[in-house]
Amino acid sequence: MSSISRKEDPRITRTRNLILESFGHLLTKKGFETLTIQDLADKVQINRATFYAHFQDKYALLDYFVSQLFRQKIEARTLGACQYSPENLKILIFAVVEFRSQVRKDWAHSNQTFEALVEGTIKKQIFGLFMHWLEEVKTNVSHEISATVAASAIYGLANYYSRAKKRPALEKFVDEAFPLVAVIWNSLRKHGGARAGKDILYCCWAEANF
Amino acid sequence: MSSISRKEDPRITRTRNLILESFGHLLTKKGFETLTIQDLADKVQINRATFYAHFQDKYALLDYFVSQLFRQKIEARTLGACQYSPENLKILIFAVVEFRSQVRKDWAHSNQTFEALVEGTIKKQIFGLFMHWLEEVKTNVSHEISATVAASAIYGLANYYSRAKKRPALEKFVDEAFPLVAVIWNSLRKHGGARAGKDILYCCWAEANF
DNA sequence: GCTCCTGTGTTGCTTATCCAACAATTCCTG
DNA sequence: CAGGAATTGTTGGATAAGCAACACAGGAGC
Repeated sequence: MSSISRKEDPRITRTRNLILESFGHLLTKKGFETLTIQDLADKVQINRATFYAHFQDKYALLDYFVSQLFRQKIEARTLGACQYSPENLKILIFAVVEFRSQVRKDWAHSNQTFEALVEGTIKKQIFGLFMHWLEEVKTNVSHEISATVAASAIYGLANYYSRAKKRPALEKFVDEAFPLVAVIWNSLRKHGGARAGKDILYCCWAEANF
Repeated sequence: MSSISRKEDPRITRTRNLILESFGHLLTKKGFETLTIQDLADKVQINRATFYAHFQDKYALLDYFVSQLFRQKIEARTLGACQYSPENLKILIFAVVEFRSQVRKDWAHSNQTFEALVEGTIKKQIFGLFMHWLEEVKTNVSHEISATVAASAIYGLANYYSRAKKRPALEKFVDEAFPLVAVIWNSLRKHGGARAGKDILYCCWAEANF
């Protein structure tokens, strides 16, 4: 919520970026479970205590890492678009499906609990984005419920696709699935509200929460 | 001389390495003269004051940078050999000639004073290596004079080669020039001394002086 | 049970880096 | 040539990162 944050101490961003970078490497090499904070600190060449100054634990780091990855994926495609539109919804679905498949491919060491963690993080992100889209819209059901349904539906699709034996092209799959999600949105939307300050709002979603 | 230095604070080595890396890039992009400490600090993403905590000024940095580059070139070829041998002398000449040519090629922004600075640094390095080779050897002339002559001779060769209109292959040139330098060495050497601890001595040359 | 061992968080103190401000040059331009 | 702008080094006080030490929790082996 601290939207007007004075610029960060460069030491902080540097260290955090180094942590993220090394974490990504270790994730593909060793897997999340066997990865140790000391391993990470060694690779980053920081003190273990410094890690704890940035993240509460492994799990907080994973959450942040996955969130960043996902947001980058979204932002690279939406180019600053900030409110709901059919295109943006399609882009969102596309991103989630692609992301889910990449997780299966890149992080081969995944296990049950790891995937659950990733799932939770991504759903939180989708939830957050939907909440933002709904911010100035009146609906006949609670925003939170709507966003929860949407997040589950989209992630479910992604999960299905990533497991499927014979997969159609990603674009084809998304085109086919899109109407099923769009209809949810359309059903809960009663009438649109003001659109003022949309770019600022989008930035809030993209940059807030850590 | 502080041979047994306890391990360095990781922040120091990290910062110094980042400085060296960015300096290398800026050197090829902007050239030494027009390059500003602020430019460098921006690129490295450190505070300007931090730079001055590491180096006295631009010139000290250049000296250190060139020294490091040159030493790496030598060490990559001598593989830990630490005292004089004809092969090592030939390697040294080769390295200097190659280095000098690379300077002309990579740092196109070079000017008179810049090249003089580089020349000084490299000569200092050759001088230091010769002094080390001579450490346990008795000669009929002062070590410093011998080392100075050798440094000038070798750098002169390198300068000549890098300017030459039509250059023979580097190996050919070095083979041709080598005896002219070797004869200097042979003339000043009266009789070899003890060879004990040679590896340690070599390390001193390679890692001392900053 | 017990001990050994590895990994986790935390803490107090030290040190490197940050930052804003400063005076002193040097550079540029009218 | 004057005077504004940019660059250079330097300083004091604030803050992030380093380090060693600690207590604690689980697991492995006996």
